[in-house]
Amino acid sequence: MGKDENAQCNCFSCIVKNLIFEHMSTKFQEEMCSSKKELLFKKGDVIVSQGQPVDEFIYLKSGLVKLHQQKPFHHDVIIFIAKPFDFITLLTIFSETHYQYSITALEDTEVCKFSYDKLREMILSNANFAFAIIQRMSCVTNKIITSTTELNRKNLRGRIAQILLFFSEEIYQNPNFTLPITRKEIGELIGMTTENVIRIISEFNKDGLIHLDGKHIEILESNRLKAIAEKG
Amino acid sequence: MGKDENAQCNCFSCIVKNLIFEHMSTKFQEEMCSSKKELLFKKGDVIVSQGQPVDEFIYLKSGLVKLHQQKPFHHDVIIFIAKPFDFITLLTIFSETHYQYSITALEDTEVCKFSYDKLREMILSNANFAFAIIQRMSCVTNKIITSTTELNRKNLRGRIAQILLFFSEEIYQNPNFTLPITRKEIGELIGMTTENVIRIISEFNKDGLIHLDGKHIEILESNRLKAIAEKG
DNA sequence: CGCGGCTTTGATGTTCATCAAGTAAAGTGG
DNA sequence: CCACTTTACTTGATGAACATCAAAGCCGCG
Repeated sequence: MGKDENAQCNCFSCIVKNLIFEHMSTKFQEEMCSSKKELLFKKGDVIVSQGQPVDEFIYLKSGLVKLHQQKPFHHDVIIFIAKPFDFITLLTIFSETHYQYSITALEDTEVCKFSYDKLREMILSNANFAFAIIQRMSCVTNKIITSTTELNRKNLRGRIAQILLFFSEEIYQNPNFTLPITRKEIGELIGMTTENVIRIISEFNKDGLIHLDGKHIEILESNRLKAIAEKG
Repeated sequence: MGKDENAQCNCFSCIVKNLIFEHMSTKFQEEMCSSKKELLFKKGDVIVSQGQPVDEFIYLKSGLVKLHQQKPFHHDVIIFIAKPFDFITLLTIFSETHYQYSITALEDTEVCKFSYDKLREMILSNANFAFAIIQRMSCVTNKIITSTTELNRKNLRGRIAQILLFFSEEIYQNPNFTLPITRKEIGELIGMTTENVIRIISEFNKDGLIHLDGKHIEILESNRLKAIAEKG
């Protein structure tokens, strides 16, 4: 194919953006690259399904995904939204045999995969890598835990304010953005009904905090929004 | 003092109970033991304070503690309850410079401490240890995340049922136990007001699901309680 | 003995979910 | 490309779940 070298090159430039690999030897990076599989998913595609065995380590190269969980008698819950350079299976790969959640693409998404055995081997043969994984896990889980405990103490207005700021600041770094999820999914993410999501968002629109046009949102008064998120 | 050898001996017998150290060399175990500090805390003592710098790895040898967080404008939230052999600082030691929560003893408690630098050194020099830490972190964080997402979808009766089963099954392994926390703290743990905690617990008592006597609780009908926790 | 925190119960009010019904948008098959 | 179906969005009315407020008894502790 002649494309192999090219792929490796792409992989290198992708990987170097990622802190974990910053201090790894090039030999080590090549070893990782050569054992990886690259896959494309369209918006809406299911990347992993709840209940399936966990046997791969997955890295999000581009796009946006949601981790979500379904339970009998209950509607879906979105655990969190992952963005490029997140290791989206880090939550379970070391502790569970089967996925307790599904991962679904919210936008067109590229991922890289390694086998669990390969990952384990790399950890056991490279303590720096192991330490980097530990730090990465700690960050991810910490973020999930603090954000969910914070959401739970807020009232509905505070939650909506929080989630709008999240998309604006953490995902798009722009006060102007297009929501990648439906109103229903916002409800699943912050624990409220679709109707109330809609009600409160359009309330914010009327109050001049945001400008609303379908899925497009512009944050006009981020300070007032932050105050609502804080006090909520 | 002549007690040093004794202490090391205790430490060994304590440590071997812990899966992490199962496959470590005795030399390695001795190295860890010799650098540890052992401390005692009385019920109610604060073991670490929110806002303080994170510089130690703490292991819970005996007793029971709560990890809890306070925020301006909001009441306390209990993040989780740790039991013996838990690594109670694992949540933040690798990702934060300062504690985002406090740890307080719920019963008389013994802990062991290492410096962060020592821990880091041990990880970098022993890949098996690193891997064990990774697995341990994964288990702890997974448990916290799944239990909080599950609690959040339940109604108040479901939450109370859940928490009673938690103490009975996970903490005391006995249908007969004495609550280590106040009604107010139960509210902080499962996100509801003290008054409603009381109301629902005594409702369960009247309905014959449990037998209640102050802080002493006996679970009479665990199956019905489980059904309430499930469907809640 | 008296003070403060814990517990309990009842009354009231607010927030939020549920239900209902209708419009807009987006995908589907002929 | 148009009828058709489905899914998303929106608004209002109602009721249930839960928080808040108030008052009083209990218990441990200085």
